[in-house]
Amino acid sequence: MRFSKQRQIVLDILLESNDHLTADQIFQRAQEKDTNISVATVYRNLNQLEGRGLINKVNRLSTVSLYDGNIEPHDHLHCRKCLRLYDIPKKEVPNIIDQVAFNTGHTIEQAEIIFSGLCQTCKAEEMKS
Amino acid sequence: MRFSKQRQIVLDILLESNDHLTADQIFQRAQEKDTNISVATVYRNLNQLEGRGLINKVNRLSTVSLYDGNIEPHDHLHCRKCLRLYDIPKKEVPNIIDQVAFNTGHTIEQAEIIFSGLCQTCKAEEMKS
DNA sequence: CTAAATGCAAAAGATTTGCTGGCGT
DNA sequence: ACGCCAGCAAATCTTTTGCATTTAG
Repeated sequence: MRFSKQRQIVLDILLESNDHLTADQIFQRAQEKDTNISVATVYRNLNQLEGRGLINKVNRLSTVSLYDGNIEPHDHLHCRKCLRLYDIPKKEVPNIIDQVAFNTGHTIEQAEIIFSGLCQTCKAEEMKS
Repeated sequence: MRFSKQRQIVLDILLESNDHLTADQIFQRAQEKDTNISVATVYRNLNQLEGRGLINKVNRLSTVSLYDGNIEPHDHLHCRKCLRLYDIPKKEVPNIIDQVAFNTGHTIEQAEIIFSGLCQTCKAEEMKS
């Protein structure tokens, strides 16, 4: 992986900051350091850096929202092979809210969990080969 | 809440389906049932229905992605008052992966958790008033 | 009857892509 | 020199909004 001046700047901004930044915020900060950088470069670098595990992206599920008629509280499993999203009823998931609230000092009202891995079906197929 | 033909169709589509649907998929299915429905109506109805708790929206954090230089695995707390996103180190969070894998039969490799509630700071302010 | 909902088209916001030229190794 | 990377602008995709008209209760 090549480290251009721009890529380095994007990475530095993220490493220096303790916050979570939007691409646009990163773009603005980068402009202050380098008069000539484009949004496209910022996005391309963010994708590259994330792909190599150098940075983290929150909200990675997809760019579109998904809607669900199931309003019973539940979590999700995102299968990395078939990419399907499965519902996981809350009763299958140990409740960790009190423990985390105690450990962190925040007031926690809800937890929304996205599991990832292989669904039953894809796991079975993987076995065959 | 008024129940127009279009709103009913949008809701029915979600209730009939066991899947998670994108707004566009819902729009397409709705078109098959009602020649005259617009994307705008679909979106407006999805927002209304979600606001009243009749349907569920996944990926609710925001429409933009957030990037984070912290690649140590961690979860997040989204404060409903100041809207800030806090990192929660994994060591504060009980590991539930094995339990959920056992309960569901899926292979689970990772869990990404978004807690919501009140952060320490906002909680303290709430106390004063 | 009247507030709320619709359709349409345009706007807005986020992200990606094509192309051409430049830079890192 | 070669291929990766940048800049720019246009394109794409998702979602929202303004406005005039229709409709549910």
